[in-house]
Amino acid sequence: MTDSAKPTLLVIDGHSLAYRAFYALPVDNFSTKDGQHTNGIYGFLSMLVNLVKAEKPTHLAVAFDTSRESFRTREYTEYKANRSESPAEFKGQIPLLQECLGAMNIPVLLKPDFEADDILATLATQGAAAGYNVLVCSGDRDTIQLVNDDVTLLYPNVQGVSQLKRYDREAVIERYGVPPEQYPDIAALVGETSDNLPGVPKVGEKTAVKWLKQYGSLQELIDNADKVTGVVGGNLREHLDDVRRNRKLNRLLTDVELALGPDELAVNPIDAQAVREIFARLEFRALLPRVLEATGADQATSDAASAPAVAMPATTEPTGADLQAWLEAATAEVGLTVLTERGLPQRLGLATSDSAIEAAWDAEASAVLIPWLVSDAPKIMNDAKAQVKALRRADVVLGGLAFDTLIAGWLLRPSFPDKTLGHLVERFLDETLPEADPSQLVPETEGATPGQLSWFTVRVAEALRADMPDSVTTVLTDIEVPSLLVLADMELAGVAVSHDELSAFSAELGTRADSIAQQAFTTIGREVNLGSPKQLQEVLFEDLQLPKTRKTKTGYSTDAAGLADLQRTNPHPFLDLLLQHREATKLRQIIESLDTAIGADNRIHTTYVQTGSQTGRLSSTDPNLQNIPVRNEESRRIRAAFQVGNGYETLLTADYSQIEMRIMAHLSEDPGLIEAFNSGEDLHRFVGARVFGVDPSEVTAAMRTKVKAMSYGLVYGLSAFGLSKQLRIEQSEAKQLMLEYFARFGAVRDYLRSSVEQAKIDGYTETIFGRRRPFPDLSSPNRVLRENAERAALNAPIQGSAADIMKIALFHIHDELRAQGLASRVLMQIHDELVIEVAPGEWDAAEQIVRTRMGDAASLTVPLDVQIGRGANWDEAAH
DNA sequence: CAGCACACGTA
DNA sequence: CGTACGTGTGCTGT
Repeated sequence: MTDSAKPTLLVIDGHSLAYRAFYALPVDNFSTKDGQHTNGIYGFLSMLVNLVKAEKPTHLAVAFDTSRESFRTREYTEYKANRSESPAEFKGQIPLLQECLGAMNIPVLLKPDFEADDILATLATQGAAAGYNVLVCSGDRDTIQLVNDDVTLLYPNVQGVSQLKRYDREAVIERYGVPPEQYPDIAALVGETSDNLPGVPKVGEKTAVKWLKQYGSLQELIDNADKVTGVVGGNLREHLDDVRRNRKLNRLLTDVELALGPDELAVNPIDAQAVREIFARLEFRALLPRVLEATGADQATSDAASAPAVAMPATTEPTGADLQAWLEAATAEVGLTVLTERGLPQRLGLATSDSAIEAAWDAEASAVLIPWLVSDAPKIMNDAKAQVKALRRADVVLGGLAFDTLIAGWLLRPSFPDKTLGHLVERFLDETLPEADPSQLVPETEGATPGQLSWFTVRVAEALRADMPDSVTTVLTDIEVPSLLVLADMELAGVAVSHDELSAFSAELGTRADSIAQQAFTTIGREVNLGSPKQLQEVLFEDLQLPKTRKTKTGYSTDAAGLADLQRTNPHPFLDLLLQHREATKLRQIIESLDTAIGADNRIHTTYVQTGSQTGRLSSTDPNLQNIPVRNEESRRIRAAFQVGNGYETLLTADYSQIEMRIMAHLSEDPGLIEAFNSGEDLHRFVGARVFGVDPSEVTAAMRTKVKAMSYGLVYGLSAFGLSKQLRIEQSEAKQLMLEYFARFGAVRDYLRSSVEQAKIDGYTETIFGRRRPFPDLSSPNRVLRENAERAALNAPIQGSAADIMKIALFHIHDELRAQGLASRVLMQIHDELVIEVAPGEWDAAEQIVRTRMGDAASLTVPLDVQIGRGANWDEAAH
């Protein structure tokens, strides 16, 4: 009988329940795009949510085995020895499940040398003694012995974990015919095949119960074994040692020393943000709301919002001399928030760690604020770029920017999805930023004022600084913040794009696409949506009976590479028309998106997302100007529509040639590669000559293609398999090519190997300038995850160093153009290329600045080569 | 209507 | 079974 006034302690055997879930749910339906299986985790958490909702435990813990070894295996080496290795698909799931539980603030209990059931037994015993209703949830029958008036067992039925059967004292007696404390006696007699504990031959549950009833206890039975009649009696006498051993081993320990006792297992609010993150990683979606609901986290967050851990200062609104006085008193860094309206400043919030003020952006206040804003007085902002732009539109050039919390958070953890100050407040302060509910006309909770936002920003910065290694702080101060100010200018400047040229091209492509579609329909005798992979699969693999291509999640691939392969082996007019249609519609789509992005000033203003990559690169959105087609003649018409703007003379493009291979040469110190770059010879020709043992003049186009693919592939962690596929050569030939390559450029291989090894030790990689990227998966037991992490870790220092170098060059160029009073300006950055708009008469000066600043942005053991082009449009300016 | 899968553009 | 991105389309599930 449960007493509702008592607290409820729920203790769960994590391993056994997750294992049950693993077999109950189809493994194929539960895996991430990285190949991590998640069915056991999902099933366990799903069961847990149901359990929490139904039982409403006040105290909760999950216990795990630490390994297969325990005091039992030492006592009896055969114990569980028949258990086969758990499937590879299951193994990696336990650590991830423990991570989930961590995020949910549910204690995970482990004790080396003991099994999870011993932990459950100990907690159940302590809990019952301390006045709890105890619920034990386990898939191991041995836990039946724990049931008593205070302890109930929840046992999964054969179907899996969705149904749990409740065993209280009565239910055990009904099912097994003996009280719970006698169940181990039955088990000892019968034996437990799954634990490799043989019992008495021919004795099953029925006989065991009969004997126990007859003799009263196992001890009595053993003492009177000679009185037991029949064949089974003989068997019993022969196996008495087994029975004694079984009974010894199946007794659960109730006095394991644990780090936490029942009273310390009180249910805590979950870390909603952490749960979101890990669920995102595991690609769980439906589960999140269920978890939040069951744990009351959706409620908890709004409660926390009204009660931050540290009291917010009230925001005052000083004016005139008072405002002046506040600014003069704030000698330390000041948090700054510029509230904007349609891209212009509206209100400003300023704060130190104990004071917050705000001011409307009007003539009176700005007269006092502008000198402070443009001064070197140090300022801390969150996601400063948009605010810097707003100020600049008001002709205020912000000075003294010392710290950007959003960028700092990203530098510390580039993989985290933090996008707002609210996220940072949760993660780094463990508090909740008050936010008005936008769905309510009159929100119940008030959002933070700009002054309070600045106050939070200052405090988040303080927390971030404490976590930031020096090298990361240097990257923030010396690379990211200066870049931010330049990116703001670039976005404001935009790039002139001709609507007329784009729309003419778009119309042409539209007509062409329609005509191609009609022809394609004729060849197959029906009309389908050529943009639908699903319908295309029907046409290709059912109607036309073409051989199957690469498998995808939903069927077979219809991508360009696959279609080209099909065309080679099974030529069909439809295939070629489809490819042409794809090309025309894709181009048209890119053109349309660019066209709609052209502003009233005839220019496109992209947004560079400074925190948009894990490596340090920028990304570009709305629209993305970093993926404008270039690889074929026709598509370059799009680039031709990017033109020099009014008041300017020409476009200058500048790009680093082979910057990643140069960084590879620098980092690996490979003498051959260094010589290649110092020789002035074409890189791939030089490498080809070495690899194939010929004179550079004898390197054929085919040889050059091969070493080029090899060189680039190295930077990405390419395998012989991948190389053979890329070059359409035999895997053996690819392997041979790699061997020859490394025979000549061995230091490259050594560097790549050692850099991954170092990353495994450190847990992160580092660029030349100290930018870090953590790689927790390098130590994952899951091979797919681990090998993916290894390739990414191999690439990160190279791609990241290139990104660092380009950012340094970018702001050096910008700053020097300004310093020399030139009007020429940087418009675009495409990873290793810059596009600059040159004002009349400034070509020579601008070219000089660009060449010099890109060339000396970093001092490597090989020179940084810069290619410059000039033209009235982007296509012409390409060299 | 949101989110997924696919396909494809760039460095 | 090669890294890093963003976007548009079709389609499915809420």
